[in-house]
Amino acid sequence: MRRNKPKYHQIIDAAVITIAENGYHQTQVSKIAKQAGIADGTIYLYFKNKEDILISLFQEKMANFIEKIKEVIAGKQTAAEKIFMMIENHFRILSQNPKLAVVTQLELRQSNQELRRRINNVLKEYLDFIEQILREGVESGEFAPDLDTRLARQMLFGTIDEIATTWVMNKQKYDLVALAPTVAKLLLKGFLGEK
Amino acid sequence: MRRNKPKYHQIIDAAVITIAENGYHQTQVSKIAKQAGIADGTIYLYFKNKEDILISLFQEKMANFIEKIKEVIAGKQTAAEKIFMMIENHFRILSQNPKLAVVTQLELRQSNQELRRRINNVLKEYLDFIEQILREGVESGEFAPDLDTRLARQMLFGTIDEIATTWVMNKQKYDLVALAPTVAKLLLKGFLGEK
Amino acid sequence: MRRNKPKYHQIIDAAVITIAENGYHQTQVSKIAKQAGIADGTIYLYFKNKEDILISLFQEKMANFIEKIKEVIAGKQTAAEKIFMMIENHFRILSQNPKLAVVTQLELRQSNQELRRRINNVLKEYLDFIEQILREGVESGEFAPDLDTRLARQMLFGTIDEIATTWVMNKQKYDLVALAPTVAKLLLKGFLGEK
Amino acid sequence: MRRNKPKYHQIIDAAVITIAENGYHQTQVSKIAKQAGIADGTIYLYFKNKEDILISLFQEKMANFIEKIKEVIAGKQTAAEKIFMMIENHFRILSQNPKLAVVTQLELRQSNQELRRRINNVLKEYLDFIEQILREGVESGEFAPDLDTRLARQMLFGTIDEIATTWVMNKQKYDLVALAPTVAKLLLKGFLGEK
DNA sequence: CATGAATGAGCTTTCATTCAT
DNA sequence: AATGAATGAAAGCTCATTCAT
Repeated sequence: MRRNKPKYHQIIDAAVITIAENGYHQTQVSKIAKQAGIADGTIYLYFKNKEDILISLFQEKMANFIEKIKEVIAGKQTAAEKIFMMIENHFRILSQNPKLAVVTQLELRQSNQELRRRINNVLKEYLDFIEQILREGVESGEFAPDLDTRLARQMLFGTIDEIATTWVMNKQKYDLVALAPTVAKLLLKGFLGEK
Repeated sequence: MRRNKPKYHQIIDAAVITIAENGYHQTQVSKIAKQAGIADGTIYLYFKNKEDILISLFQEKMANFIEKIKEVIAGKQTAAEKIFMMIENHFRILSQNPKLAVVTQLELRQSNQELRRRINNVLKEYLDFIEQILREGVESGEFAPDLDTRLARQMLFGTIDEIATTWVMNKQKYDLVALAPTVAKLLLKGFLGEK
Repeated sequence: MRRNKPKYHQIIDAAVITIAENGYHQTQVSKIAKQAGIADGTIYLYFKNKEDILISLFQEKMANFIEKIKEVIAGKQTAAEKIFMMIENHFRILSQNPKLAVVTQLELRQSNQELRRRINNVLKEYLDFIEQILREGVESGEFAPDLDTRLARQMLFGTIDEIATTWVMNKQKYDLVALAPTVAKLLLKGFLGEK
Repeated sequence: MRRNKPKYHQIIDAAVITIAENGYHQTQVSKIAKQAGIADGTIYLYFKNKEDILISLFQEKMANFIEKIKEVIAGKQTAAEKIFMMIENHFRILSQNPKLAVVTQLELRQSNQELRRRINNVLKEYLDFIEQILREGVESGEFAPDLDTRLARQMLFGTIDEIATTWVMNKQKYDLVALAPTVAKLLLKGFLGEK
């Protein structure tokens, strides 16, 4: 299992730093190798090709991302609480990993369609997880019974992704986490049923 | 004025078709020229370089986009109506221009940072326009007085952009315009003041 | 006879200015046309191709050059006097035509071998003329009877050409004509017979 | 140190052959690579760009040239002897490297102004060296006390350069070295003081 | 396991020349 | 005679990947 080898993660972390500092198109395999302190050829002992590094990067970080989100949500009862915690921690994790935020919000989106398709596959788990919470909210009567959970999920993800991207493009110079309550409130109002 | 010459638009339209059919990274200048039925060199009589074609493409189409949206909104009274018309026509224009939709929602986002920065400048006019409507809604008392119009704008744009992108990634196989009422309702509920 | 048409000389003079100001490799046919105040295509009514402009330029200017030199030498008696007048006027003509000096001493030498071969053919008349004076000096007993006039001619031309080129490369900032007496004296000492 | 790697010199020698055989403007990087028996890309492991090959070529060969000249001059006492040895060996080295002679006397002079400026910087060392010998000759009383060593240097270099170029343009079909004594004698007569 | 020198395919842009008007 | 829009060939350089050591 390659993920157990220390160099596997060493290369991925080097890729994050290199991409964040140089940009996606200025990141050559040789730069990642240099950042990782290994030879170019060594990369290919751990990854099939350049694309494989980027997909693996996204998979590793995203799995970690989802895991953390799931953890904080575990104890929450209502869908509204879960949504709030999800948004807040989504923002928190990005805030705590500024370079990763640059890579996922800006740089990796410049990749070609094939890579983005595979990235979307990884993202799908997160999107499904969001939709699952929304569906639970509908079932519990907390959200409107006719809520289109697919659309609602696209609204929710589109919103937090846009807000996060804007924050990164503005050099991360304001407090992203502080926006979470307002964002959650705006979104939840849309989800609630009419009384 | 280059925009008055027919070949200027001929090249831009050829670029849209070529990028939509081959993808951003598979689009060479020679392919655009071939699609336009002219020689490679002729491109450079109308555009400074390859990047100039893409920026001009986005500017031309986006200007047209905003103009159309503004037209349909012109007669509307309430902010809610305006928002609804904006969303519906945003979706309608993309639906009516399937290839352009592919180019703007997917392909051009793969461009390098410099090009995307310039695309964002063009986009800014649209974002400002959205925020303007939201601000009017707050002032007229239609929306919550404490609505954060900047966040609300990011929510609105993030939502419709995500929904449009998902639709394109799903090969545009369902009716995007039909989603507009639901999307508008979801968003507007978040904007309204509490009674 | 094309040389009688005013545009023929107009184009050649435009070429001198353009090459002097932009350098040989930065001189496109379109730039010469612009400088001449005519359309690109018009050039080809007077010249076969770009090379033809440059050869014609050199021929015209060189013919003029040789003619002037011959004029001032006409009245002189001794070979030494002739040589001195030749050197002084060679330098004088270049000094009076700073742009032409840049073109002939620096820029045209960057041309390809074919063009330079044809330029050398034009130059040959000048070289022959020089050698003729040297031969007369030998015959009259003024120069050493065993003087190798071919080598002497190469020495003479190599010297004044190098001095002129150095002067142009130094932005023509000192008085080239003032060097003529010293240069002539140095050269003539080599040509004189031993007493 | 790149100069210690065998491929560095392999590429330079391939460049000399390719330029001599095809001419400066017909020499593409791919041709040099082919002549060197390596891939195009390998060139760029040893040289920054095409221009760097040509400058390095000139630097390497010129350094070698100057070194050899200095060696043979080392044991000589008088300035006249030194000048003679310099001329003879200048001609000898060119005679022994016919292709290099074509490249330095004809082809590299077609290069653009930037390259020629850098070539002139290399050449300057040689010119300074020549002037140094002349100055020593003046100080020792061997040459005229009022000899303008700057002009004399231009005369000396202009002469041998013109003679060498003429020889190359005549397909090197006569004995260049055999001309050295005559050339040296002609030049030295100009330098000597009057008795 | 690790290295890093070598490979070679691929693309934007320029500009001399033409020719329909 | 004059125009100038259109043509299209041609080449330097990068970088992901390989493989002998």
